[in-house]
Amino acid sequence: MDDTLIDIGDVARQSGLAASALRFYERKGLIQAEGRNGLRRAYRPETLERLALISCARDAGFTLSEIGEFLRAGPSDERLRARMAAKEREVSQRVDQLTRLRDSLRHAVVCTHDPLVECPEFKQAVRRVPQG
Amino acid sequence: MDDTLIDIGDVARQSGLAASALRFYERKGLIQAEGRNGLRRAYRPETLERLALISCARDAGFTLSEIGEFLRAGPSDERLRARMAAKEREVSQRVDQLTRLRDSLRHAVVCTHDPLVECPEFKQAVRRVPQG
DNA sequence: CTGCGACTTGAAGTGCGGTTCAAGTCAAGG
DNA sequence: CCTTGACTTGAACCGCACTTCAAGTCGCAG
Repeated sequence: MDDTLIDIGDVARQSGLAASALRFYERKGLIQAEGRNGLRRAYRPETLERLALISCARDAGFTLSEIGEFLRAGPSDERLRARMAAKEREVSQRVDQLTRLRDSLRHAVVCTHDPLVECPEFKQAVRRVPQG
Repeated sequence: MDDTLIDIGDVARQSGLAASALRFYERKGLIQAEGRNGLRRAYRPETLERLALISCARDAGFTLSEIGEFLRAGPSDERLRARMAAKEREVSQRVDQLTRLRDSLRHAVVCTHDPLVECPEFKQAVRRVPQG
């Protein structure tokens, strides 16, 4: 019917996700197939973009159900806007912490302390984030 | 015997980790109790520092067994040094990606697109990281 | 029409990082 | 001495994010 649709196998290959993961995401309501080719799911090309977003968010520490909420949200959902603001602060903290960890790792590679973990410079990473 | 040792309950409270998590870490070889007070585990104060390091690394995406390896490593372990270098690159990429995601979230909070995920500015976050 | 191979389904299994449970043990206080 | 309460143990269970499995179905090539 619509030859611009992409077969699940191709979506899997292009997105780097397993077909089983795509079906799993469908059950969770994160994506949906536009049609079928026989039994085979066929997806709109935009789905690839959506999957990239999903992967990105999941890597960032969002759960799949959080991602689902975000995907379904319109601009008028104030509760969700607030949660995104909260998530932004969370991600900011994470960036700070990971930056310190990166610096510590960078040092660890050339450090001569024994054991490594006792190196005061390495310990910079561990400085507590003031958490509420 | 040594009244500078800290009871597991206090370590749990001070570290923010559950006592069950401490026992779990012990089974995994990440920490060990210095002694016992009856049956109760008693830890050296430095253990709190170690736990902070463990939490930090785990939050950063290290698995507990990776963390165990790092904790046991001396300065002469070249294989480990290489893995740390690799991890440093990994963490760097993550910092970049999270920074983009943070910016997107920051924008999302004030964005008027419907649905939010279609906003081109929001999509900045999704730019693919060149992965090997 | 017959294979073949890539898909389909629901259900069960996996690995991680713990938590929870039941039954038992200990130290201190009354 | 007896209770109380925080610990002890191993084993079972949990949620998440998938993967794997068995059995079945489809489209296409020969």
